Amino acid sequence: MARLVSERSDAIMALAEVFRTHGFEGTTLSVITAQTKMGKGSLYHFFPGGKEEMAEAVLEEIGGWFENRVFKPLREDRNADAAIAKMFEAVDSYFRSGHRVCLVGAFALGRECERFEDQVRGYFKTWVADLEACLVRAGHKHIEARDLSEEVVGGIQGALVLARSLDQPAVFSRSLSRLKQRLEVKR
Amino acid sequence: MARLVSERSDAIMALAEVFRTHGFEGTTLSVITAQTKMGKGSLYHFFPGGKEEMAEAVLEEIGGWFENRVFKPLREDRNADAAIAKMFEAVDSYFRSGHRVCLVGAFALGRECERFEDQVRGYFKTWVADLEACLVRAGHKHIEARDLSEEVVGGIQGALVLARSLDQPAVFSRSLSRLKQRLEVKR
DNA sequence: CGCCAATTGTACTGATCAGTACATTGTGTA
DNA sequence: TACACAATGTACTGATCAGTACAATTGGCG
Repeated sequence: MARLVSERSDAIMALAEVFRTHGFEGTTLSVITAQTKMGKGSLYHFFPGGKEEMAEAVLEEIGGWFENRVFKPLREDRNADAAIAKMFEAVDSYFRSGHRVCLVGAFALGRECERFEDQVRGYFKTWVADLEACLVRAGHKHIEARDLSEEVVGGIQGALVLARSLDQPAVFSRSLSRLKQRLEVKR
Repeated sequence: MARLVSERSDAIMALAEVFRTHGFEGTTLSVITAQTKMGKGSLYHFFPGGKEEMAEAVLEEIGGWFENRVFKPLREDRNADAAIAKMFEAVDSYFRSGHRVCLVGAFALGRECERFEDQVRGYFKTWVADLEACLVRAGHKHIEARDLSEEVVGGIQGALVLARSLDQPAVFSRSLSRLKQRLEVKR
C-alpha cells in the first residue's frame, strides 16, 4: 500500500514540529496525540520502537532534507559561490527566518546528544566538512576555510539561540546576512 | 542561621550541574537526589516551590555570576578593552573551555524559554546591550557595535552547540579567539 | 458484496513522576 | 544539660508516564 509510506512521512513532519516545540523529554505521548491527532494505535503501528524511534525518524528526515538542500550542493555544485548562496537560502527558509529552532542543535545541548549521538554529530560534522571543502574550492586557504566553516555553522546555531531567547527573529536574519557577507569578503 | 544560606547555595551549585546535564524536563526528583545526595526533605525545605523554584534559583545564580564577572565590567570598567578581555576570560573559564554547556542557551531553545522567559531573555538582552555599549566606548560606530555584539554573544552560544555536538572542545576555544580577534581588528 | 490486511481507538499495565506529611535527627544557644 | 528549630529520611499520595493488547474499523481488491 502506497498510503502507508505517505502517512508515515506525514506523521514524521508532525512529530518534528512536536519535538521542536517540546524537546525530547518534554514530548510525552499525550502531547503527541493531542498535537498530531494520531492515536497511540497509529503511532505504535508506524513506530514500534516508541518515542525513540519517532525521534530517530525525525532526525533522519531532517538529515535527509539538509543532505539534499545543503550538503550535496556544497559538495557537488560546480559553482562554489552558487552552492553557498543556495545554502543560505535553504537555511533561511528552513528556520523560517528565525521563527523556528534547530532540533539538532537543541538535542546537541542536552542529554539527547548521547542518545542520538550518531545523528547529531553526523549532521554537524557533515555540514562543517562540506562547507569547508566548498570554501576551499572557492579559493580559500585550508585553515581559513576550516575556521570560516565553523564560524558559519556555529554562527547560525547561535543566531537561532539568540533570536529565540530575545523573541526577535530579525536577529537571525541579520546574523545570516553578516555570515554571508563574511564568506564573500574574506577571499 | 548563617549555615542555612550557605547550604542552600551549595545546593544551587549542585542543582545547576544537574539541570545542565539533564535539561529541565529530564531533571527528575530522583535524578536530583541521586546526583546531589540530598533527600526530598532537604530539597523541599530549601525550595518549597519544587523543581520550578530550583530552576529559578539556578538561573538567578547564573545571572548573578555573569552580572558580576561579565556584564558589570562591560558597563563600568573605564578601560573598554580590558573589560572585553575580562569577558572572554570569564566566558572561557565558565564554560570550561568548551567542556560545559550554557543552561540559559539550552533553555532558550526549549519550552523552558516561555516558563523562565524573564530570566532567559534578561540574560541575553543584558549581555548584548552591555557589550554593545562597551564597544561604542571602545570606539565603534553604533550599528557596527550592535552587529558585533550580536555576533559575539551568538557566536559563543553557537560555538558551545558545535563543540558539544562534535565532542571537540577545541572548536569552542578556536571560536572564542576568533571572536576576540574580531573585536580588535574591526576598529 | 465479502475478504483480508492495514489502520486505529481504547482500555489496560507497571513504573515513575512531583509533591506532601510527618516523625526523626542534628545543632546552636541558653 | 535541655530546649527550639533547622534539617533530613521515609513512606505515602494521585497523576501521568511509556508501552502493550486487542477488538473494532477502514479501505482496496477480487
